[in-house]
Amino acid sequence: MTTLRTGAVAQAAGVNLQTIRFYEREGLLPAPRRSASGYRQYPEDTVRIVTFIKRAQELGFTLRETKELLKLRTASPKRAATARSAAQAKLDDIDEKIRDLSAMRTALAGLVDACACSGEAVHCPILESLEKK
Amino acid sequence: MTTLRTGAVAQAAGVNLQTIRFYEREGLLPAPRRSASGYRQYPEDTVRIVTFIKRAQELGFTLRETKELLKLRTASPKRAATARSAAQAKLDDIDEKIRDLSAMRTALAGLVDACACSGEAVHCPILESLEKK
DNA sequence: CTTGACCCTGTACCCCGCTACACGGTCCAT
DNA sequence: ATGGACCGTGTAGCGGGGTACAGGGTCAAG
Repeated sequence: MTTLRTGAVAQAAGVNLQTIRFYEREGLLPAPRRSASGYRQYPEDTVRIVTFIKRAQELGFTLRETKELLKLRTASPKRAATARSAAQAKLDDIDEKIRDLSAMRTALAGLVDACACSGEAVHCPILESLEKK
Repeated sequence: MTTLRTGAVAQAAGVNLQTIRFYEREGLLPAPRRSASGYRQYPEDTVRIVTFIKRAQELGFTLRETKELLKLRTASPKRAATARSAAQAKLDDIDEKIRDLSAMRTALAGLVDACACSGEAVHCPILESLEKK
């Protein structure tokens, strides 16, 4: 089974080498096995974890939240109930984000049209889109 | 026309008073008129702008990006073409976020099911969901 | 005419998420 | 056996997004 060293993981995921170590310190990446000389030996799918982290962040999840998401992945059957409800909570978060983004999308599309036609957007649909919490 | 002072805006929007001044410094809120004694006099819809900013952040937009979004709102007809293409770019951003979130949603829902049934999630659907960039 | 709740400016500080040293070891190609 | 590309462990610094004083003015209510 092939392993990757820190630099290879970083490069493959498009992040800084230091970021990998940072994620390890923060508990987002499990501490990998080490070679005799102390080099980290990562399994290949570590790259996917790292890219996942980056994407989650772009979607407005904090590192702490992302860590939760990653924990769900390896939840043991024993803790299934806990994992399930945590996953459900995240699902609700995600749904809310999707709803908000959709509203924003609609508003923005409307704005594009308004600009094209009347040339004068009186009330701002962008603001209106996110009105109610 | 009623105006609001800094504290009222902050309270209504559920943010710190200092945050309002911070947004003004950063150009997210226009500098409002002042009373004779120097108090800021905000139009009522400032509250909506502030809540918009907070929501946009939760969706993974930076303050800089949010500022762009807000600028679209007041783009003059003269700059319609520019505004349109900026809006289009933001639309594309939003679409990508929605796609990513949807993928994540599906994965997470699958995980919830997997936990419920087999009790053993072998490959991680969460990671798989965000595989390709 | 004072007390308390509010506002002003300025500056300093804080947490998050990295990113960059400094200083040293490993490994391998020449 | 040495140079250079890589890795390791510290620890320090930085940009984003606020938050918290300090020191002082404003303005009703009592």
